[in-house]
Amino acid sequence: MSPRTEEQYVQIRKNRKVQIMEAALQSFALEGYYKASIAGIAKRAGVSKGLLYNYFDSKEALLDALLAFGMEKFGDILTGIDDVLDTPEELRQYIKGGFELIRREPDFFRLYFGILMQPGVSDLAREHYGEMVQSLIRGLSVYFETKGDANPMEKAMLLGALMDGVGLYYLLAPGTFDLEKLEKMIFELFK
Amino acid sequence: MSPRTEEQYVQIRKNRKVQIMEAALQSFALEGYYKASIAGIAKRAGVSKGLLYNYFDSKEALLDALLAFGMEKFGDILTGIDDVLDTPEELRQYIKGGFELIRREPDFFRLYFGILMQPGVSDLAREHYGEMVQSLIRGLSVYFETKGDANPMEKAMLLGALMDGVGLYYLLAPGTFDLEKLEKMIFELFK
Amino acid sequence: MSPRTEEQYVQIRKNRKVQIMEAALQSFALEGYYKASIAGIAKRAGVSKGLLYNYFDSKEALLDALLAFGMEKFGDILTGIDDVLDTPEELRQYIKGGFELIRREPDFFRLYFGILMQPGVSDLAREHYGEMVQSLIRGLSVYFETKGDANPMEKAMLLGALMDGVGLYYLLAPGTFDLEKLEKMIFELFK
Amino acid sequence: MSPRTEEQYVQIRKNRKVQIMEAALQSFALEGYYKASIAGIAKRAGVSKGLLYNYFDSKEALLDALLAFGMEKFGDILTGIDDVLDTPEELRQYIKGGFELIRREPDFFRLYFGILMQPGVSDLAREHYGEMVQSLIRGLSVYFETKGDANPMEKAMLLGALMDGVGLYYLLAPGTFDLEKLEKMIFELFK
DNA sequence: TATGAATGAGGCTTCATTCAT
DNA sequence: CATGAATGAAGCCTCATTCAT
Repeated sequence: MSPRTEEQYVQIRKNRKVQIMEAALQSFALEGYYKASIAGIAKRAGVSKGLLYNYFDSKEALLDALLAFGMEKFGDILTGIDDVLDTPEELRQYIKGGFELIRREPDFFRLYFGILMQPGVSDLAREHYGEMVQSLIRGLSVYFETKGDANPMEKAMLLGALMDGVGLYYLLAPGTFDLEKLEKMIFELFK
Repeated sequence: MSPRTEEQYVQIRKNRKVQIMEAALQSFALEGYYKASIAGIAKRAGVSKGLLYNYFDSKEALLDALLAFGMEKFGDILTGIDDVLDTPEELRQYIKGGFELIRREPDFFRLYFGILMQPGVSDLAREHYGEMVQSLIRGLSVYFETKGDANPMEKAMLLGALMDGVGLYYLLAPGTFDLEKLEKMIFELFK
Repeated sequence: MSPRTEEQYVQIRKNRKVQIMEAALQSFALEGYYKASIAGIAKRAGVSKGLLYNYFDSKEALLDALLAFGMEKFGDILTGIDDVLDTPEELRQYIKGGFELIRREPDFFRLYFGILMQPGVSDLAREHYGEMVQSLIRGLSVYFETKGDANPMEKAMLLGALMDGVGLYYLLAPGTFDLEKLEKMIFELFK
Repeated sequence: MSPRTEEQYVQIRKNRKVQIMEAALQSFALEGYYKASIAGIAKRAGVSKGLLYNYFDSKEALLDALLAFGMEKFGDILTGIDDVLDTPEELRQYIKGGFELIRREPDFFRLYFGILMQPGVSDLAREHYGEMVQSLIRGLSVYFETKGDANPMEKAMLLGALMDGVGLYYLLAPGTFDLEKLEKMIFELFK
């Protein structure tokens, strides 16, 4: 057996890391950040506790990594939009995109909303989130501005709040919603 | 010499209970349910740890008491409204009332939203909340129905989600909002 | 209303004391010394915790009082016998008397055996009990001595042990015994 | 470098478990179940409190493990005997064996008798003990039956009670007994 | 790289006891 | 004499984190 190449090690590390993060995301979403234990996450990931600490310095670091990773995805989509959002069609796409995210990654958003209202847990992430929301809202406000709306900033805020609110409801009671219909209605309200 | 009268005891118990519940509400809202310690709550209430357990069986029982108490208030206002909500003016009052609640009892709602996404913590309360929201939405939907709206139920849902969303934003960044203006805009959007 | 006479006070004190001791005996026998709480005993006695401490300095003092009280009764019967135990009829009476005690006061003996093997709880009582048993055995040995038995002391010991053993079984499974028959058999074995 | 082999881990766990159980047995026997603290047991075992909980789920689970372990030993000896007990020599061996157990494992029996009369502590063990005693007595009764005794069952019961009684005395005052002589006398009484 | 035994701080809870009234 | 609110020490247990192998 020859020793693994440098490249292979990198690959292993990457896989392991993903493995652990997925397990952590599930655990956190399912049991909440505090109830979820490192032991449980390690077991779910099929990995020893010790190894987990090779990849993440602490439980909170693991959480932060998850949040950062999620926000990156989240941001990718939104930043790809915000500077060009000025036709109704784009607004429609934006709204659709937002809900698509929640539908595809409910665990992440479950974790996210769970953390959001827990002071003392990942304050950094909370601040980061705040800035992101603000920038999103600024982006949206441009749309309403070009549309000649009287209170573009507030309108954008309302749209953001509405989308978060619907997302919240959806996560709490996924079965009882026809998200598509709601999307359309939201679009009609704000277009 | 002689023991206190029954009445005096009742009074004492009532006062202490309030004292403890207020301290707990602050602690929970400030630090989150898990971070907040019984020791801290007791200290904040100016009371010994032991005494706290004379009034509440456990940390979770304390939480439940807080939630139940809050929901009662919450419910009072809303049930007083939901069966007669059929003029725009009443809708305006309803919206105003909702935000008034959050403005007056931000700690309670901070606690509430914090618990909402934490599985394993007070699942009972979460279910209770779910039912309450559903009944509210049903109440609201009557308004849109009488107005002849095409999708009254969904419209009601959107209004509920929007109010919760705005509430969430407000709790996360109280300073950056002109709630009154938002209230008016929401009314215009849904009246 | 004239104040109570001195005598009445004494009477009250005595009643209360009995009341508390009975409740304590039941609690201890039913739940064991450690599991039984002062609060529970007071409630069972229909008395406040504070009052209980007017009569007994501590939980252990209460236990000691119970044990002492029981031993007194116990001793009364046996000391009335031990110096005259030299006919078979008297032996029969002695055996009968022993079991009669257990039958009449099972709670006391339940408590007693429970304490007996718990070092650190009422060591005083345990020593006291040891002396009592020794003196009983010495008394019994006289019987076997006069009977010309080869090992009177050991014979007495065996009889004592047998009676305690049967008592133990009886307390653990009261229903499965014909105590009277056993009494006779014991008498036949040792007469 | 590399982790320990599975085998090594098994070995470690086994050793630690024994270590902890021995410490617990001593603590329980010496101080009684309730007085003995987890902290004390851990210290006696030379182990951290936390580690103890890696091996036993709770204080009561630790007690149960001890009792189960002891009963296994206990049972081994007695079941090896009960089906062939029909000559006086075997009876002698049986009696001898019983006392040998107590002499060799006084701590276990101290614990055992201590638990026996404590309702609410390990009720399971108490029931288990009851069954064991009953089966023993049934076994013994066969001996008296073959011997043509009038009340074999009761005779067996008496023998059992006597042995327990002597055991109890021995544990309470080990120094004052010539167990061997008592064994012989018991044999003479029941052979 | 990988393991899981081991640690220990800290949390919740119980309960004997005290004391103002 | 009588009450029960109040205290605080002490106990059980959890779990993030470390470390020898």
